Amino acid sequence: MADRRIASAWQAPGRDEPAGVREAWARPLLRRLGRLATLTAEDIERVLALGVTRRRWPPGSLLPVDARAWGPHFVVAGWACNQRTLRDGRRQILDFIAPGEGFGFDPLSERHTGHSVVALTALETVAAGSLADEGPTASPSGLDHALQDVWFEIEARRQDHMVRLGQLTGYERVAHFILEMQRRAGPGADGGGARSFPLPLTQEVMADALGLSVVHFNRVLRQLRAAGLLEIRGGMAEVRDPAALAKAAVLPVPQDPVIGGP
Amino acid sequence: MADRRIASAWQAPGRDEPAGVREAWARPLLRRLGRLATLTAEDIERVLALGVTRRRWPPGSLLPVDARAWGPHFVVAGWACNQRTLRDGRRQILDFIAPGEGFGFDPLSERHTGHSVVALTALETVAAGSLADEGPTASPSGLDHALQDVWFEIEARRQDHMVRLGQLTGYERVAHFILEMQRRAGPGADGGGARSFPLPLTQEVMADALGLSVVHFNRVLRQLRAAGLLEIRGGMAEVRDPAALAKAAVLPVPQDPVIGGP
DNA sequence: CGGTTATTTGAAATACGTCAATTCAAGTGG
DNA sequence: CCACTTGAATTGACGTATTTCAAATAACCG
Repeated sequence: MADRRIASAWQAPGRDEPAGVREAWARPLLRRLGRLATLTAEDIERVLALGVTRRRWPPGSLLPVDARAWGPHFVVAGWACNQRTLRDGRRQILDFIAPGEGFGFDPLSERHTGHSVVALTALETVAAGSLADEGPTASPSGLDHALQDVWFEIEARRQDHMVRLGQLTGYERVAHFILEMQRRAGPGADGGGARSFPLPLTQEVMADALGLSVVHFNRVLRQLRAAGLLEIRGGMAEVRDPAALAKAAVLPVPQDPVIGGP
Repeated sequence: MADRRIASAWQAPGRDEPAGVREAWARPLLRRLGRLATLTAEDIERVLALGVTRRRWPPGSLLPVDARAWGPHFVVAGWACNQRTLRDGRRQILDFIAPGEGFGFDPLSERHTGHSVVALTALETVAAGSLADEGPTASPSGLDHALQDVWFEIEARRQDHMVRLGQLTGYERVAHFILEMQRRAGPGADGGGARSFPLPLTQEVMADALGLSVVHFNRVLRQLRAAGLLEIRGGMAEVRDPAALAKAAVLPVPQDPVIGGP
């Protein structure tokens, strides 16, 4: 459903594959974890061991996510999202899950809230249970640190998302969102955010995440394109003017704790 | 600043105080935890032991919240909120912290995100570290279960908030918000949500939480009042028509996991 | 009582949503 | 290779929700 025009982009092999790893499915995951900490050979083994739980899902699948029964997972290929559905059909996408990212680490779900995890493209997952269950080790390895950081990132992103939805205009929202996606896509050749990166999401999906109608999202996109800030075509996003885009995204201001306010 | 007209309401003594507890400050906290699980005498002792860390904050204080340095806390009196501030002064309130509720359990903060915890009224806190640090006990007590549930609640509320901000109209948002606050205020005399409960928040603060301008929030409030759904005056909220209010709040729809979507 | 802060209201501007139609890209079967 | 289908992207016209600016009350506090 959501993967006609855009099916090829995200499958394109990256250039900076972790060397020496035969298992192709593990590469996006290892790349992402490796960005957060240095992984030991043993860490890599622990990740590769997850392969036995690998599972495929067609696009549109609703993944079963009772936190207690199913536990944490990683997406190793394709994109998914957390979402909540309302009676009248409206839905809010809470966050996206890109290849190499995880879901089910937090106590979301609970059937009655309308929450669900949905496959936005063809999907492959592995269970992360065997990593998370081990809990804080006596001597935390790089992998443990990476998992902790993943957790922090998810939390920070959720805050970002609330700020977007509550305070930013449509124009600002899209700019802010694209910058987040660029950061998530990983560093480019120059070390900074990649100028161009895969974004295999339909406008409808992105609009549902940003709390905008598809029509309005499209119009905002046109504005941003006309202003030369970015380009989205064929499942790829291209940041054309990073500085202007960051300015449009109205980033938060740092704040020192002060005893006794104004 | 935010506590002129509304300073008296939240201080009013509740009727259903936990009996046999001399320490007045601990009552709201014990009441809330007691709603989630049955506390043993030992559990109550563990909570009372937190009293040594009790601390007061004037309204408007920015509380220091570097997750690692300061750790989790409970608010034992007054109201606070988590918020993010933007460069141009806009702020998004991420969630409220009522008497007996906690903050700092999650890895929020990180100075550069603009996140902060703010005292909305005069505030009293205790450090929860000694409870949380003990980690999962061999035989988890009622208190441990309660802490787990607190965690779940916070997560679920954050989802609710995103749905409000992203999908609901102003009218729906306010209705949805009031119902959440009613639930948080605890059961009334009849066991259901209390018809009337303390809500010592200014319209400006609530508007900042709901992503609405104060002016519009006020107008929506007028509509809801005119429709006979609710009343807010002098730091108290009164739900006049629970059924109609729930209908206006467009609650989420339950969803069974389905392998292979439509 | 005077000063301050919250609430309330009006009028005008604008951002955003809805409805409806068209274009475009990609696949499918002949 | 070309009609034909389908889902996504795009655009126009119009209505409505929400914001902004400005001002007037109303509640609280010392």
